[in-house]
Amino acid sequence: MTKKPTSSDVARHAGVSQSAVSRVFTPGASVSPDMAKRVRASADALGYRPNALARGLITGRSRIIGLVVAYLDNPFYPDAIEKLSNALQQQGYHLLIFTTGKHGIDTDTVIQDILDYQVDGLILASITITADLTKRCAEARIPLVLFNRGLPGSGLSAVTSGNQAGGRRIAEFLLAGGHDRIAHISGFDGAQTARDRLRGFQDGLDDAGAPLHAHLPGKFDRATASEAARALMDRPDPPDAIFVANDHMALAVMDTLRHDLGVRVPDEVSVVGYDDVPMAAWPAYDLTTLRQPTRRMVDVTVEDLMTQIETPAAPRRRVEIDGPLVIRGSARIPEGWTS
Amino acid sequence: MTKKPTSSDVARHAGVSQSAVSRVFTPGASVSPDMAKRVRASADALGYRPNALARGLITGRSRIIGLVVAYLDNPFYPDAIEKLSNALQQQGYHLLIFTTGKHGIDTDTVIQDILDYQVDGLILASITITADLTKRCAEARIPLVLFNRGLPGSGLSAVTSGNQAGGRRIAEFLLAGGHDRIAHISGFDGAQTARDRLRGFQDGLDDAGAPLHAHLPGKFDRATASEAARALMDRPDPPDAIFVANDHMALAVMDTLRHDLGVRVPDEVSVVGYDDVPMAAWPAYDLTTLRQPTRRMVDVTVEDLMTQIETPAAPRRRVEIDGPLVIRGSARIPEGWTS
DNA sequence: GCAATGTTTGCATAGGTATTCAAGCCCAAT
DNA sequence: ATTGGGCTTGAATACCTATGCAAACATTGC
Repeated sequence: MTKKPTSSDVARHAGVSQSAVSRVFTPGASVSPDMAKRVRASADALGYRPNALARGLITGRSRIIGLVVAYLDNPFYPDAIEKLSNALQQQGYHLLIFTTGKHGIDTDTVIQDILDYQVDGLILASITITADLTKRCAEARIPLVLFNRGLPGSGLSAVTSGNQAGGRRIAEFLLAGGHDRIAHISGFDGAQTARDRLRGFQDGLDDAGAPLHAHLPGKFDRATASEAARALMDRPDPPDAIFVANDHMALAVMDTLRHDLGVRVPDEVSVVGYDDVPMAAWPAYDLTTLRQPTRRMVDVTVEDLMTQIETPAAPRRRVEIDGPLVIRGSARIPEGWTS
Repeated sequence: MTKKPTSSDVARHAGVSQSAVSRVFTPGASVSPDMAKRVRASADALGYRPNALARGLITGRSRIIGLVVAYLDNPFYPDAIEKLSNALQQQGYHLLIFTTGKHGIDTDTVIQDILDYQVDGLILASITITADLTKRCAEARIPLVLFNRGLPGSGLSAVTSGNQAGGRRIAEFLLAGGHDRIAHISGFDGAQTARDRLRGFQDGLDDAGAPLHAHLPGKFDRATASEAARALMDRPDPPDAIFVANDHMALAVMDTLRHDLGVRVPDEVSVVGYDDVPMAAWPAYDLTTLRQPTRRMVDVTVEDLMTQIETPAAPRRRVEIDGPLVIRGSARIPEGWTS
């Protein structure tokens, strides 16, 4: 017996019909306790387990969720993926992973590949999708959730943190700290997440009548962020505070400031990040940052996916979850702000 | 037309048989150029794509590789996963991810779940498998590769770096640096990888007639490693060098030494890690470490998986790939060792 | 004891594709 | 002109499971 046993094998062994075996392994089907016991005994004896592919083919439910992610450098994503995977496993779903590579090429091709697997849903993280693909997904009636990215006007479900509110909070914090040359190193211009953080930050400054001293793009990338930091400090009027659009870049900026340029943080320049990745709490950085509530973002993502799968007509939701400002030592702390 | 089109739909539209459509989408099948053109035209018109589930059901090849991983905290794994995913996509395979959670519970159950999906292969990373499961996989003739873990005597394919050689190299390096109270913070005792690193390290010391000054387990975990570092420094005769079994822990040890205990690195204590994760190169740590050649480990893993899939009778291989010692600033550098 | 429910079971079929087999075609060689 | 061989093609079947339907059975109430 070298082949995997099938439900018919079990049926023969137990002296019942194949349907009976199927029903025993289908929750909620009608089977007598006696039958269940006999079938399970035979199944165990033969080492039978239902074939998920065949099951998916006939039910139209593969219980697979596709996850598309560009890069895993930014420690925010491994953390999120681990939580996503755990939450989905709890519901009997599993993650099929697709990476687009840094070059950002062919993300459309990749999504095509995913659809071939008849995934029950799709999660896009740190990925921008084309309008064309969006349409195809809608036509295929495949639930789609953007994670940590928004696409306003697309009518897609998206879950993010309160990026605008967060940006504004950081502006208020830096202003309260008495900074008057506040700069920003932003993310990738094509990402709504990055635009929202900048927008909120800008609004916060505007409300206080303070200017944004300087603004350079960081592309969500360590090298570019370091570059930007150097450029900022090279100016005749270097900033006294920098809000960096995510922690991954903020850590690079701190490294560059301290070890490359010999600038003291926070004494000469305050640095604030966004995400609160695990490393932000490490004493070598002790980074003040706005926490993304990953756990809750994940829960909402999974929940939304499940309701979309349950009721395909369910409305798409755009959920923002505000996170707290985590005050540590990388930025001057205003009076009374000891969060 | 709300349902996904099938090969029969395309066949009807093109006025040919379903078999013809199938052949057009099966590489290496016999089709005339004329037929291929007509079918592709119809397929594009209808938006047809082959159903991977149905295809997998009949061919017995799902083109899915299961990946089981315990945790993603250690940045070595996200990096490896990204590379694995890319390499596999190149071959037309994709990763189905399973996380066992930190509690290490039910890794057997999880693997059972995977097998239901008829995966063509299995990669276990940072995971120890029970003998029972090993047998089941062998019976199911499912290719299995241990990544960054070995299981001597199991007859399983495993790819690791040269852990013993690496441990020995580090011993030689520390001895050459004139250290005479050399300690070790090890990984998890159940992991062969950890045992090999210790073994090589011990051998290296023995050969020079030097003692292992102290040895505490770190469980591949930041908290435990910090604990261990504190315990070591608390002794009446604290070490002047610590080899930590991986970078993830080594960074925690450095943090604890510097910020918690006020110990200067490397002036008072040298620290050496293992892996060369991206963060080891960051100036805040500048960690001397033994590099695991991830790229090549991944390539070998994928290659071995492919040959096992191709020829199930292929012998299992135990591959070790030596990596270089990357000399940075966290440990005293002996004369002439500037790598 | 009988009709009327309610529960369990088996039969047959569907779901979308790959592949064997035989039939059909075309062209070259004799 | 005929035979042979090489390509293409279509019909039929298999892969493994879930489920609608009808038959068989057990249960209840009178």
